[in-house]
This record gives sequence, C-alpha cells and structure tokens, in this order.
Amino acid sequence: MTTTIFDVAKQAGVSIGTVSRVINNRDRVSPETRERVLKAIQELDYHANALAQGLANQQTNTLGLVIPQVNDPFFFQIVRGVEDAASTVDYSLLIACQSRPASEHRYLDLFRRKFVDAMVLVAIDVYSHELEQIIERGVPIVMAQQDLGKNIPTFLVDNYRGARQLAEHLMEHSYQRIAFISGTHYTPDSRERLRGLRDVLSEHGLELPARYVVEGDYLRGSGHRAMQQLLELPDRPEAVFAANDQMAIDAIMAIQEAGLKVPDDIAVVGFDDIPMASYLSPPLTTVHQPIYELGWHAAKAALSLIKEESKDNGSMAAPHVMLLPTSLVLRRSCGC
Amino acid sequence: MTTTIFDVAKQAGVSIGTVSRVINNRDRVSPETRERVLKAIQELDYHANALAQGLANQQTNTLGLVIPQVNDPFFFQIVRGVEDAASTVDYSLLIACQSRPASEHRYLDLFRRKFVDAMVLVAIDVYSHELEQIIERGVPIVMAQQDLGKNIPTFLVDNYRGARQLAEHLMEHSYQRIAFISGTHYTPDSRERLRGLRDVLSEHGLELPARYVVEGDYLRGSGHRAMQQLLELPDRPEAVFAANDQMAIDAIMAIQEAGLKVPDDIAVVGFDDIPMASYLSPPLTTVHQPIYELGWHAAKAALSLIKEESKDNGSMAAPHVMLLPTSLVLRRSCGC
DNA sequence: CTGAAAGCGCTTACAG
DNA sequence: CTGAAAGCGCTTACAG
Repeated sequence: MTTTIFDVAKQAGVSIGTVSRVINNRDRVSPETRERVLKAIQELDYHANALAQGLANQQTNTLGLVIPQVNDPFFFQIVRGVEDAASTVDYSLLIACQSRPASEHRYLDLFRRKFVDAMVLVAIDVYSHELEQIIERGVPIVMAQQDLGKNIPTFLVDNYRGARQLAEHLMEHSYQRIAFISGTHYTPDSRERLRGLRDVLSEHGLELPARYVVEGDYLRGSGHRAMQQLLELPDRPEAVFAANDQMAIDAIMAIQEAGLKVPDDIAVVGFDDIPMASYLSPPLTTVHQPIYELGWHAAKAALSLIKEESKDNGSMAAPHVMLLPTSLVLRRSCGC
Repeated sequence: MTTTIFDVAKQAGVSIGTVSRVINNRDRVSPETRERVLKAIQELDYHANALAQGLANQQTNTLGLVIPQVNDPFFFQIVRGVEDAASTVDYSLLIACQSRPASEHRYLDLFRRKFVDAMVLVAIDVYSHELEQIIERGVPIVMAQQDLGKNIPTFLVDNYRGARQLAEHLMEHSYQRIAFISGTHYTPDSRERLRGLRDVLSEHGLELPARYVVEGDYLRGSGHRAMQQLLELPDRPEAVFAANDQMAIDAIMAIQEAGLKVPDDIAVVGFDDIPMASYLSPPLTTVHQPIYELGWHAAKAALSLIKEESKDNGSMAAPHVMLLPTSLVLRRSCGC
C-alpha cells in the first residue's frame, strides 16, 4: 500500500542501499543511476518513512517544546524564538502545551522515548525525580524560565539586574519612599525583583519597610487592591514598583480613582513591557524582557547538546545557568 | 547507553518477547514473570523507544494538526477541541503552526512520512496537487474551516445558515434598508454570509443594492471606513450586517462618532461572537460559531479514519462535507 | 560506483 | 506461559 524504499529500488533496478544513498546524498552515485532512482521516486511519489529513518539514524531532526500555554503573547514569543532557532538547522518543532496536566505527562513521555532529539522545557516544574531520570539517560534537556537548581542548562531572564536598573532609575528621580507590589509570593521572579529593589535602596541608605511591601498575584485586580492599601498609609509612597505591568496598570487606575495623578503625585513602574504598556496614559516605564531571545538561546543550546551527545565528548564543565539581560524602557509614568 | 528491551530481558532473565508482552499487556504472562519484568523495567528506568514501536506497530498514536496560528483565540479554540478529542483515545497531538511558509512545508512533510497516524488541516490551502498525493496513499487527512472541493472529509461552519438566521432576525425588526460590510472579497466565508443575507432579503421582497455592499477586509479599521461610506449615502441604511465582529465594532464607533446612536438610528450586527462582543455598548448581536466543536469533530473523524484504514474496509460513501450549525446570539445592537 | 547484509528497537504470529 | 525468529523501513560499514 504505502510505497517503500524497496518499491523504488525495484522500479529503478538497483538495491535499496543505492536508493538510500541518493536520498541522503551520501557517497558517490553515478549520474545515470541517480537519475533513474530520482525518476522512480517521482513516479511512485515515494516519501521515506520518518520513523524508520529515525530508528536507523538514532535521530529524528525534531525538537520538543513543553510550554504552559501558547495562547499567550508572552509564551508565544518564546515559541517563536525556539522555532526560528530550530529552523536554522532544519529541525521541526513539536509543541506540547500542557493545558491539561494529564496530557502534559503524555507528551513528556512521548518526547523522552526518542521521539525528539532534545527538548526545551519552559516554565515547567516536573517532579524533579522524573526529570532527573530523563536527563540521566536519554534525551538532552534545556530549561527556560524556571530554575530547578539541577544540573541542567537553564536560561533565565536576569530579574535581579533588571530590577536593579529600574530601582537605580527611581533613585535618579530622588524618590525616598518607594513601595513594592509583589507577584505571587513563592515565585522566584517576584522575589528576585524585590531583592533587586531592596539592595539598591539599602545601597542608597534607604529602607524598605514591611508596610511598603504588599502582596499581589500578578493578575488583574490584585494591583488595584494593593495600591488602595498603600494609599491608606499615613506616609504614602512617592513611587510604586509593581512586580509586573498588569499590576502596575491596576495601580495607576487605583491612584487615578483616588483623585491623584501619575507620576506627579505618585510614580508607578512595572516589569515585562507588555504591548499595552506603551498605550497607557501615562505610558508605563518598565523593564523589557528578552523573551524571544530566551527561546532562541534555549533552543540553540538544546540543539548543540544533541551534537555533543553523539560525539560523546566527555563532560566539559559548561555553565549551567545563563542569565539574559533585560533593558530599561523609560516612558512617563516614572516621572520622566 | 540508553536501555533497550534487551537490557530489560537480560536483567529479568526472560526473552524480549516476554518483556514486550508485559509492556503491552498482551497475552497471558505468569504473575511471577510479570513481576520480575516489571521490577527490571523499574530498576533500569526503561522507556520503550517510540520510533521502534511506531515502526513495528505501523502506528504512533499521534495526531498531526496544521493550523495557521495558535496565538489567536479563534484558532486556539480549534486546537482545544482537537486536543480533547485526541485525549479521549490517548492520542498525542503534534501541532504544526505555519507561521512561516517554509516551516509549514517541513511539517507537512514530516507528518506525511508516517510520523503521525492522521492529520487535521485547518484553514490551510496547500497546493492541491501535493495534497492529492498525500491522501492518495499515506496518512489520512481531514480538513476544517477550508473547503478545497476535494474528496476529503471537510468540516465547516455553516456560514450560509448562520447568516440567514441573523438576516431573518433583522426582518423581525422590520428593517427595510440593510447594508453589508464584507470581508475580503475572495473568502468563501464572506461570500456565504452575503448570500445568506441576500437570499433572505429577496424572500421578503427586499433589494440589496450595490451601494449597500461595501468591501472590508475583516481587520480593524476597514469597518470604520466602510461605515463612513455608508453614512454618506442619501438614504443611509437602517441596519448594517458586518461580515465579522471586528468590523461591526468598527462600524459602531463610526456611527457614534457621527453623533448617531446604535441601535436607535442604525442597528449593527456582526458574526463570530468574539469575547469582546458582549462588553461593547451596546452589546453586539452576532452569530456564534462552534469553533471548539469544529476541532473536536474534525479530530474524531481523523481518528476514525485511522481505524478504517487499518481495517481496510472498502470505500463506503461517507459524506464529505460536514456543516456545523451556528447559533444566534441576541444582544442589544440589533434593536432588541 | 554498487550490492548484500547487519543493525536500529520494537511486535507478533508460530511452535512448543 | 514463553522463546526463537521474522518483519517493520530505513542506514551504513564492508566487500568487491
């Protein structure tokens, strides 16, 4: 039913080895023979079985990506980066979107079983036990946007430095009383951003009192509530650093509802540089994250692991955590 | 390096056939033997090579999906439907997003080469020559949201009926002068919607003069321009049917900018039922498309083709085009 | 330059 | 219940 390499060989009057050689452009094949084989392939509309090739080659030219969602501009940028990197070496990308926990498992399993040559895991937290097994023997792995503290190449955005840059800028505006609206408490991102702010403040001899640190959850609404809480303080802050743009936007609304002005009465800055940030009034000062680049570099790293694996060249001590630099985006909400 | 079925067999002191039997739960295996094999699998952290299984089984338990974008709520609903359907039979979904034409090609090629058991193509127009080859021999295909007129199972939203429902409703409001803002002229969707409107009008003895049909392009901005054009008419319409919600929203803005009211002065209705439609003022009357269901049914059909293929049970004359019913969503913009 | 054969890691009748 | 062997569709030294 499906045409195989045997059918082609018979039709061209050669052995399957020769057909394989012309398909893969390996070794020398006489022009006439090549011609005949090509003709047979054409006539029979032959397409090599990818599974058989993968099995024989121990390689599928396919990269697996596990990501929480694709239906989200933030994650989608990562996907684009990964896809572009894969394209450069003619690799296909297989996306496993873990919308449902059950299916996440299914994909991880499929990927590890040699369906892909390597995989990139984004913002995922697998049971580290399972992960360890996977990396120990099997498919090379690279992580992005999540640090498991394991011996796995990991690409992260440098939240700490980004926060520092932003805080330093706030210092230039000479604000003294600065508040922080955190993301969900247990996320490393939020903690790193807070740490950046705190360090800069203390270097400038300033405090970050507990009442100036209010917990949000990154989502719409929480920034609003947090800001209201800050506004009730007797010594309300002069500037507010929100752990992401969404909460910064919320905070701006809360301030304006209270009849105050941004940045004149209170400055507000965010983190992420989401598209909406530039459309606000005032436009939001924030920190741009190199998301696309994150995907790109993670994929490149995964791809290079494949080659090393096959060359089996010992275990060089390569860096295991790569921090990508953010960039400050100055707009008006900071007082500029 | 990677553990194979041989390693497990050796460790358990059985043949590979027996290992395979316990893996696949096929045939009877004595409890003690099974126990030993399971133990060996566990100890060696064995995971069967998916390529080898696929080759031996002539089946990968994987469904391929080719779709223009995933980063779009509309298409994403399809993805969800497909994924859910695949899940019910424990199939994995491999998504090929044709963001770049080159990579689209790569995926189609990979899929056809037995990497997936079947595929669903959404809103895609491949060179029909290539497509014909693919279906003739090889991986079963189902199309969604695009009718190539070929002998391929195709799932479409019933645009014509949907438009008729909406038009009939407009008739109930007794509007006489009704205009249409089309989508890109060459898309079947837009044409079908126009046809539905036109037919209903003529059944009610009404005309749809050429000056009442203005061309848009589905995108933001075009509805606005089209509406302005309609507003300049000496006998401006009483109701406007936009080929999609985005343009309907645009039209409403244009009307309001002109100092007129919706629906009092001019009624406006759309098509699609995008999330924003219900947040407008006035909320938009529109036609809901069963997008999720589209994905679900297309996937189910593709999955069933796999079984038929393997059973090789002749070619029953099955319907080749399936039209999914839309539903009318009455809100306020129509005058209700 | 080209063919015969072993091997990639599984599954599954076929014997026993 | 279990082993030996053929087969899935390729690739790639090895001879010649």
